Amino acid sequence: MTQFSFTLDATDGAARTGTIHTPRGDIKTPAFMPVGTAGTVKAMFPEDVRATGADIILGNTYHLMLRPGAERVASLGGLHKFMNWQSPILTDSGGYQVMSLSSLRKLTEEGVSFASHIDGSRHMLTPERSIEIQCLLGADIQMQLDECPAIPIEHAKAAASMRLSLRWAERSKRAFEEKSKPGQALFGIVQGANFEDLRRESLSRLMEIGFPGYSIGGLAVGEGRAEMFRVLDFTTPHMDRAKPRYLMGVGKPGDIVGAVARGVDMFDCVLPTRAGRHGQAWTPEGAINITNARFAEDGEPLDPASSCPASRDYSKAYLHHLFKAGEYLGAMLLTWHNLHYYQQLMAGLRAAIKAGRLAEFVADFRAKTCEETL
RNA sequence: GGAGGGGUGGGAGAGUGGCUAAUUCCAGCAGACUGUAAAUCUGCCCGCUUCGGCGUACGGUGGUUCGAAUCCACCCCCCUCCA
Repeated sequence: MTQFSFTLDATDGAARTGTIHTPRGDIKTPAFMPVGTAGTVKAMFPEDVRATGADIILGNTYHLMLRPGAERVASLGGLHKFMNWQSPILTDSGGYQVMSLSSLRKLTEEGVSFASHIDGSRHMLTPERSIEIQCLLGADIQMQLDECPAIPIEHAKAAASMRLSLRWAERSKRAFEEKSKPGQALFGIVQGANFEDLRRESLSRLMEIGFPGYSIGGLAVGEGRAEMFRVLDFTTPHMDRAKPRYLMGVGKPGDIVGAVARGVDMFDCVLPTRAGRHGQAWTPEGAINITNARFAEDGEPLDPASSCPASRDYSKAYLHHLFKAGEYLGAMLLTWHNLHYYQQLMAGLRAAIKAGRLAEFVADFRAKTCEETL
């Protein structure tokens, strides 16, 4: 059986391109992972997600534990079979919900107790239970439970939070060693808000514990792009060269381009799917809102040269109409288009790194989209 | 011809003397969304504006009143029923 491993194929400055090998298939990096929180990449068929170029998608421990329940998914053959996605799946631990559902949870050393956002019932998520659930789901790449605090945050609070996440990292690893199957991987998560000393402490302690990959958590939580890049600048250079680096929850295309240039290998974000459902489309020239009146009579598709049917075969006027009429197909097509755009961006980044032309690629991206990536 | 009901901002529809440039919904215009409580949320939506206001406004005209979308008179129009 293929073990989990990472091979680095080429570098260009700090940027890298490589391959993550898993028993369920390879993941080309830099990789973008569409988010499928509740066992579905919303508004998409799994085969279409695959066809956009996605090697791996995300699932979520918290959501699936509440509904339909991890044990039920396990008894039905695991998440891959349940949702008809045979490629790798990465699951978040529920750590993000510690922040996003902060009004519904209680945090202790032991773990997080949630009042379900669905029915109010109480659920305890400990590092051990989070790993158990991720194993029941059958996730190929699993995340330690962590606390993801928003920025700005005081140094003392960020330090205490980061150290709690470190203790949870150790507990997660012990539980993972007990419950996981060969070929699965557990990533540790670097925290420490936007403080260099805390990020360094978090990273070096995680590397002592030892993980097959490292996530950078707690970014894109209110600090802004420039500050996020500043944190990456003093974090990625100290990360293990031989292990994949995953910037969690990021981001906009410009965020991804800038982070790849700083040595990040993996990304996930709800933006292409959520914004797609909300009428926003990314094009090579930047983001547009298809509901704008100026598209009402625009007979051109989003990208006539695209290999994606959603981008190529439907006019902006038609997409505009679908959104104005509240038709489901509008959300489906824009989600499809956005995911394809993101995957094309990743493919472009990989090719540029391999060719040693990342700087040109970034300059071209900036010129076309007017997005800041430095 | 008679009896009743009704005419409010693009539409629907609240409001029956000052707290009303007028609740709310829809339509319209724009913005946001970053490990998904999101097919969601926010703002604008009579005209002008130096964004503090100013001017007009609740079918029409005239009146009562310090003050009227709200009360009175007449006129116009619409709906229902009876002839």
